[in-house]
Amino acid sequence: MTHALDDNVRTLADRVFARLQDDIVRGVIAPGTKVSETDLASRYGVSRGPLREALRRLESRKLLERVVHVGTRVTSLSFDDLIEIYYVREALEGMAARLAAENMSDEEVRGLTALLGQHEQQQDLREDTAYFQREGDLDFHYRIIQGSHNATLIQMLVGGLYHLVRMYRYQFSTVSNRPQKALNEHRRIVEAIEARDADLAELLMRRHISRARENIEQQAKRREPDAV
Amino acid sequence: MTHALDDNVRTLADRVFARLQDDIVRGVIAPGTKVSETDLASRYGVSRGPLREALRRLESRKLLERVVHVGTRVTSLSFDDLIEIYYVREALEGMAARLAAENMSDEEVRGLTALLGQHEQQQDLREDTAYFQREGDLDFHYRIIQGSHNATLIQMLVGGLYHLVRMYRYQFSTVSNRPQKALNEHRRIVEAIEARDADLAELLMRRHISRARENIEQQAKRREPDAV
DNA sequence: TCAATGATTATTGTCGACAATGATGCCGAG
DNA sequence: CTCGGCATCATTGTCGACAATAATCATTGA
Repeated sequence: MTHALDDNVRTLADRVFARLQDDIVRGVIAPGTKVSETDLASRYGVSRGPLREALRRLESRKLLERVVHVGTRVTSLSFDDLIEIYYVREALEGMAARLAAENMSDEEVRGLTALLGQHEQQQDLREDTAYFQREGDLDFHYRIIQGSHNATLIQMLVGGLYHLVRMYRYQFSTVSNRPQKALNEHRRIVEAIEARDADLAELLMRRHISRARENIEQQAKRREPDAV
Repeated sequence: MTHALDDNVRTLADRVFARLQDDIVRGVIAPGTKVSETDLASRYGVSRGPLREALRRLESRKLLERVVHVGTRVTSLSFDDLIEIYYVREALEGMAARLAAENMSDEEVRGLTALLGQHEQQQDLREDTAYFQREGDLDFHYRIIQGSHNATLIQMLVGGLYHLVRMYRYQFSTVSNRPQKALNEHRRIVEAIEARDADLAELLMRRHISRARENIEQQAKRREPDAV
């Protein structure tokens, strides 16, 4: 949503950072892949200098794992990692919902309501479409995070965790198996924000994410009933 | 607490990163200072290559601000920034306390209790020592964060936010004006963790941090009564 | 005297080459 | 046939130099 045509503005390191991040998140470069600096450099048409700076930044975002003198490989999220992330999301997005209820402008609230209306229509039309739950769900959460008006919080979620969540979704082609329930929960969260009920907004958001986590845990258990 | 004698192990970029971060956090390089790459390179005895990688990492940790083709300067935290951070701390450390109550081993809990006992003794002996509240308080919180056993959460707090908080404390030589109250709150949090009461532990930790934030806000208001 | 414009200069961005480290595969001994 | 040591190789880490950009300062005109 950012790097549209400003590709000629920023520095080379910034551009290769953005492109590489996108390729990693979308799975163009498979998780676990060992990436060579020289390969990437020629692939993106830059020298190794800017590339290494980009790698360092992706590393601090946990999208890459580096071992000195050995190499860099694309992060491969385990189930445990994802569960950890969901606990953090629960805390941060709960706070985001609280702050959104307090700080969102009336216009922002209207926009949020409109977005939800779109989702409900799409939901009616095509019951189990993957694309809705893949990006639409994130759009909803993204809106509320922005509504917190807390730059630090936004940075941590949008700049940090969400790339990992998206990467995971691409990796396992994950689609929610409870879209209708999730949408209902979205609706109630919006209602709480509209009512400027910060406590309730936080509570509902935390429940929402907590249930998503439990859902993931159960799916994992179902797939591997003999797991430790 | 980490980089003790491993200075000869890791790479140059890693070392200059650690040293630079320390110098920034401790205020050796004053906030707002514009830093020159060539100066820093000669100062730390490295080339500009590794130095730039370190700068990029410090930048993503919000300790440096970079403007392309212009330069890099040390982050200068505003009051608003600090308040934002405290909201995030409230969310994350509340979750950390919850998880600590669930996941800490009995031995870890004993260690936490012992640490609190030390603090109470120090508190009795020298009522208003700055050093206690500066590092002792962070040690306490640090312990609980570790007790969450959630690597993502630990990374975000210890690897991210805490450097900013420490930097702010050095910047304004901040000392809590409510050490006794804070210590009592610490005591009650530990009791909740000992009782494995996750709900209560989270509630008390959130209150604790929330009160610290309110305290900061009131101090700011007292200093600048005409502020907007 | 002040403001605008141009040249100068210092700083950042980028690159290619060299050094150092770890991995790979070969060879020989047991 | 297997295992261990050694040499070769590829890859990463580091460096110095060159190019590009923006800030600074001087100069000139009003």
